[in-house]
Amino acid sequence: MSAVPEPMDATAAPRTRPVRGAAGERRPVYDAASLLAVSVAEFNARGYDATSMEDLSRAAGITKSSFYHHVRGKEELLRAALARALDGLFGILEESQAQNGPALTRLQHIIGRQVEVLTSELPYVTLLLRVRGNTETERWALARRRAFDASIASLVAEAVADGEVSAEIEPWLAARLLSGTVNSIIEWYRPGRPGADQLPAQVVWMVREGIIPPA
Amino acid sequence: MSAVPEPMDATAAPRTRPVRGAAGERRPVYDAASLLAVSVAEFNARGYDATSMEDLSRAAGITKSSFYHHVRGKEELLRAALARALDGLFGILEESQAQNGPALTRLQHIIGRQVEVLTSELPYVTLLLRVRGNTETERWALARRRAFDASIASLVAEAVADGEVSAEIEPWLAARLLSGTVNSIIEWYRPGRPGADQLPAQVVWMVREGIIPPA
DNA sequence: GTCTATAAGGAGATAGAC
DNA sequence: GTCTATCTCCTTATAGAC
Repeated sequence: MSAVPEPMDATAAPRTRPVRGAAGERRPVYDAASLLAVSVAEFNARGYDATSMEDLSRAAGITKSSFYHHVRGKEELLRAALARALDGLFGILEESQAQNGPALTRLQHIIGRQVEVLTSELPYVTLLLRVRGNTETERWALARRRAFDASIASLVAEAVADGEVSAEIEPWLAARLLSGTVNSIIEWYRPGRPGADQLPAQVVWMVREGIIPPA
Repeated sequence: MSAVPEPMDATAAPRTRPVRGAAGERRPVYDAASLLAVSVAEFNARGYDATSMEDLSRAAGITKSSFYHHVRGKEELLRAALARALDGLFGILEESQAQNGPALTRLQHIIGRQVEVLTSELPYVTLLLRVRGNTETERWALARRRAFDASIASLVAEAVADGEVSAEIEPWLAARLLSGTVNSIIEWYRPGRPGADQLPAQVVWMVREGIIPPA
C-alpha cells in the first residue's frame, strides 16, 4: 500500500475563531472541520471531479483565494474526508477484536455497527464508496476499503465453516452481497429520518432472514 | 420528466467501415457502437467527469478531432449509454406485465432478470448507477431510474400485502435494500466469470432466505 | 483573513488542409 | 476520415494589496 501524507484532522479544535458581522448576522465558521464538512457536502452533491474549488468557496461563503488560506488544496480535502470514513469503519473492526463468541454473533454485531457508522458519518462514507482510484490518495483509500471488506469476508467464511451461515451460496458471494446491501444505505438514508435508531437491527434482520416470512 | 433529444442508437449498423492498415495490422473499428463501448469503458474506469475527450480518442486510437468526426460530444455519449442501460431495465418490466401470478413469484422473476441485465449490460448499467444529476441528461436518467425502482417497490408492497413477504420490515425499506443488493453486483462482477449463469438464482436465493441456513 | 488579479494549463469543441 | 492548429472557457493555484 502506498504511503500517504498525514491527514488533516477534521475533528481537531478550530484553527480560527468564529466571525460575526457587525450587525450580528450569521457568518460561516471557518475552521478546518466545518470547511471540510461543507466541502464534502458539495463533493457528494456533484461528484468530486465535477466540483471546483470555486464551488467549494462559494458554498463556504468566501472567495476562492480566502478558501485557499484555510485549505492546502482539493485533494487534501478529499484525503481528510476519506480518512475520517475509514477511521470509522476500522474502528468497528478494532472493537470486534475484543469480542469472542460465535462468528455469526460477531458478524451481526459488525453489520449493525457498520450501519451506525454509515448513518452517523454519512457524507464521509458516501464519498469513500464513490472513489474511483484516479489519484494516489484515492488508490490508498480503495486499498484500505478492500482490506475492510476482506475482514468481513473472512468472518463470513468462518461462520459458514462453523455451520452458522448457509452454505447454499459461496461465502465470498454472500460476503459481497452482504457488503453491497449494507453500503447501499448511503443511496437513500438521510439524517433526521424518524426511526433511524432501529435501522441497524432491521438491516441485520433482513440479511439474516431475507424477505420471506419465517415459517 | 424533462424531454431529452433522440439518443444515438448504440446497436445500429456501423456508420463506417472497418479500417485496416496496409500491413494488415489491426486497427480499431470506428462505428458508433464500438466507439460508445470504448468510451463507456473509459467513463467507468475514471468516472465520467474525470474522463476527457482526449482520453476517449486515445483509447479509440485516433486524435480528438477525428473522434469528433464520429461523435457529437461527450454528453451525447453519456446519453446513449444511459439510454441503453435504461432500455434493458425497462424491458424487464414490460416482460413482467405479460405475466400474472403471485406478486412474490413475479418479484423473484424480475430480480433474476435484473441480475441478467446487470451482467450482460454491465458497463452501461454501471454508468447509470453512478450518475449524479449534473446535467439535464443525467437528471433525465435519474428520473427514469427512480421510476424503475418505484415499480419494484410497489411490487414488494403488493407481496407484503398478500402475506407472501415478511412484514417484519417496512416494505419500502425491504425494497430499497433489495435494489441495493442487486445493484451492488456491478461493484465486483466481471464478464467471463465462471458460473455466471447461476448468479441470478443465487441472488434470488439470498434475498429470499438471507444468510441463515434454513431450519 | 479577505480580497482582486493573474498565472499556467487542461477542458470541450471547431476550422480547414489533406 | 484523419490530421494540426486554434478558440474559448474553466480549472487549480498563487501573488500581493488591504
